[in-house]
Formats: sequence, structure tokens, C-alpha cells
Amino acid sequence: MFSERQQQIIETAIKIIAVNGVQNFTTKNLAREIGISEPALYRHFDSKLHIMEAIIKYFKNQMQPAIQKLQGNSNSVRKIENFVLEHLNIINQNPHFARVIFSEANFQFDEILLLKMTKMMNQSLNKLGAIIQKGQKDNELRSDIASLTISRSVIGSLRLLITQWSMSGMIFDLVAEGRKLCEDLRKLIAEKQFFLQ
Amino acid sequence: MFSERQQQIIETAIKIIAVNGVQNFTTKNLAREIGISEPALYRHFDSKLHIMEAIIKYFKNQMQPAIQKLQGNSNSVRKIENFVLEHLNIINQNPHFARVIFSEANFQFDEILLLKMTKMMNQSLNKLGAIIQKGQKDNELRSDIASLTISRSVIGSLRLLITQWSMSGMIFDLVAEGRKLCEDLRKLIAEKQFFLQ
DNA sequence: TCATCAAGTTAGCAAACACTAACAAAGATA
DNA sequence: TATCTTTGTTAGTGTTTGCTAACTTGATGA
Repeated sequence: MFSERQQQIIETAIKIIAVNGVQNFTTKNLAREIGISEPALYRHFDSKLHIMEAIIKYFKNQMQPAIQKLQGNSNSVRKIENFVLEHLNIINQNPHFARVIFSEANFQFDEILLLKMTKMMNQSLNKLGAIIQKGQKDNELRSDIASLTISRSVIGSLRLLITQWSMSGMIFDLVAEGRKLCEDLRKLIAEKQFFLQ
Repeated sequence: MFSERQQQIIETAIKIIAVNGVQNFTTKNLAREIGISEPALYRHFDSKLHIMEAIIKYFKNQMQPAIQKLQGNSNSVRKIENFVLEHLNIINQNPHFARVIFSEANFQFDEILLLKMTKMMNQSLNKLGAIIQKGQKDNELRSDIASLTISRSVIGSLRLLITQWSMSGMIFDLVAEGRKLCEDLRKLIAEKQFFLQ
């Protein structure tokens, strides 16, 4: 998909955006950080915009394992749990992701780019929504609250946890804290027979 | 605090960032949108950075009513509810806020600016956290889950709802949807005697 | 009446921006 | 061996950036 050099460019771009913001993501900074000249970048990408497009594709690939946790034939509660934990796992291994992937603002300067970002976010949200509805049908999840509220609570608290971890300078153990969150979320949204699973 | 012209500059800046992203927030665009010349901006602010600082101060003032809902002598559940609803109310009246205030990325290019943003966010988070702990002590809120999980669920789902509303082009009724969210959240986090309040 | 002053204007600055032209070197292929 | 392709280089393009200098204008007040 991407050559080694292209991957290096993408990863360095993500790092720059995460640490210094989109406004400091310039071809000059990017080239210097990698250790090549500016025009060399254009041997691997047509333009700066194409690099940003590649970042989104790169995310899609990296986050795939998390979404796959929503498939399979285990129960809904377990699926949601694995979905959340895999998210945290991936972010933990790619700490720079957090400040880029959950900040649509970084891509807001270009309509098409923003559309691709929101599309990606909505896809995983819809898949989670379907699992939650099935879980409610199967009496695994509480049915006295809207499925939308459940997915908003799950994704919302997940995103907030990641944001807080990132903004704090990653001073706490994301995965450990995530496991606690998962346990509590299960208590909140699961029917009682699933509390102790 | 701010002169009329200053307010106009701040509000227009917010609008530009919300609609076209920080990257398109230039002195040229700002001046054109207002209908004055570029140098005229510098009669009211020392620099572009000072305008961004002013945006944060402006937010602080506008969001104050929401935080004040956490004070007073009603019960914790009601306080949290009013806090959430007032947030939605303010955002509903200032639709451009959503994409700026909840996107730390917009201020990431400058360390001091980012610090001020996170400080502001943490202040309201801490105040909410205190109310939640008190609510648990008073047996108004569930005590079998961590207070941090409750505040993350409340703030997380609130922020996600606002983000979704903003990204959808504000096609649904934010306040109505927020009221439903509030009801469901109360069912999730309140002890039973507070379900029907 | 006339100096003061706030708040606008036009013209233009140096630096930074994304990107290109032209050339060089090294490895693969014929 | 000779040529082509890939991937790098240096030098430089026109445009945009945030911001300044110098001038104007209309209201205020001693």
C-alpha cells in the first residue's frame, strides 16, 4: 500500500500535527524532521494535501483491528468491551494518534478531507450502534434507555479518556484506566446477569 | 471588557475557525469578513495571537452560566442536569462555538494558548467531579462505580452529542436531543429514588 | 477655533509558504 | 557496457503571511 518512505512521511506528519498542531505542519518542518530535502517529499506524494489524505487512510488501516472486535459470535457486552480495549491498545501503541484522529478540526480546512474523517468516524459509530441494538433485543443490555445514549456514553467516555490521557502528557496508564472504565460501563449498561462476566 | 469592535472581531474569528478551520483563519480573511482593512485590526488587538487569547476569554465568559448551575442548594442530580442543559442552551445560541471550544487542536500551535484551554476545561471538569462525589455520599448517585466514570460519561456523551450535532450540519434539535440524553443519563447514574424527579 | 485623538485608509515589507526546474548519483536492466 | 529508473540534491519560483509606516478623517473638548 505505502512504501517505507511513504510510511515514514505519514508517521512523521502525524507526529508533527500531534505535538505542534496543524499550523506547524509545513513541508519544511516535515522534511527537516525526516532528514531529507523538501523537494524529496514530492517524489513520494503529489502534494501536501495528498499526505493528509494518506494520514486518514493510514488511520483506517491501523484502527481496523478495533472495529473487527465488533464481529464474531460472542455476546454483545463482550464485543463492546473488546472494541473499547482494542481502541485503547492501539492508541497506547501509537500515542500521537490521539491528538490527530479525535480532532476533526485538523482536517477542517478542506471539505473533502473533513468528509472522509467524519465518514470514518460514523462507520465505527454505526457498527457499534447495531451491536448495541442487538444487545438490547437479546436482553444483554438495558432497554429502558435509548441505544443512542448507550453508544454516546461508551464512545464519549472513551474519547474523553483518551483526550485526558493525551492532554495530561500520558502520565497515567491508559490501558489500566480503560479496563476500569470498561468494568464500570458494563455495570451501567448491561443487564444484571452480565455484571460478573 | 471588550469594545464592540473587539467583540465583532472575536465573533468573526470564531466563525471563520468554525467554518473553515484554523488554517484559513488569516488576518486577511478576518478583515474581509468584517469589512475593514487589515491594518485596522491592529488598532484593536496587538497581534493575531492576542485575538486567539481573546477568543478563550470570550468563551470563559459565555460558558460561565453553565458552570454556575453547579452551585446552589438543589440536589446533585438536578445540578448535573442543569449543567448539561445550560451547556446545550449556550451552544445552541452560539452554534459556531461547538467546533472551536471542543477542539483543543485549534490552539495546539501555541503552548501557552493550549495550556489556557486545558485549564478552562479542567476547571469545569473538577467542579462537576466534586458535585458527583457529593452526590454519591448523599446516596443520590450510584456508588458502585467510580466518580470519574460518571463524570466521563456525562461530559463525554455531552461533548459527543454536540460534536455530532455540529458535524451533521445542525440538522437535529440539539436541546430536545439533549433533554432525552439527560433523562437517560439520570437513569444510568442516579439511585432509584431520583429516577422520577 | 483649533489641537487632539481614536480609528480608519493605501502601499509595502521581510519572512514563510507550497511547489518546480535542473541536475546528480546509484542500482537495475538490456 | 550503456541506458533507464528511482530518489535524492541545490537553487529558485510566485504567492501568501502577519504586520508596519505614513497619511486621512471625523468627532471631542479646552
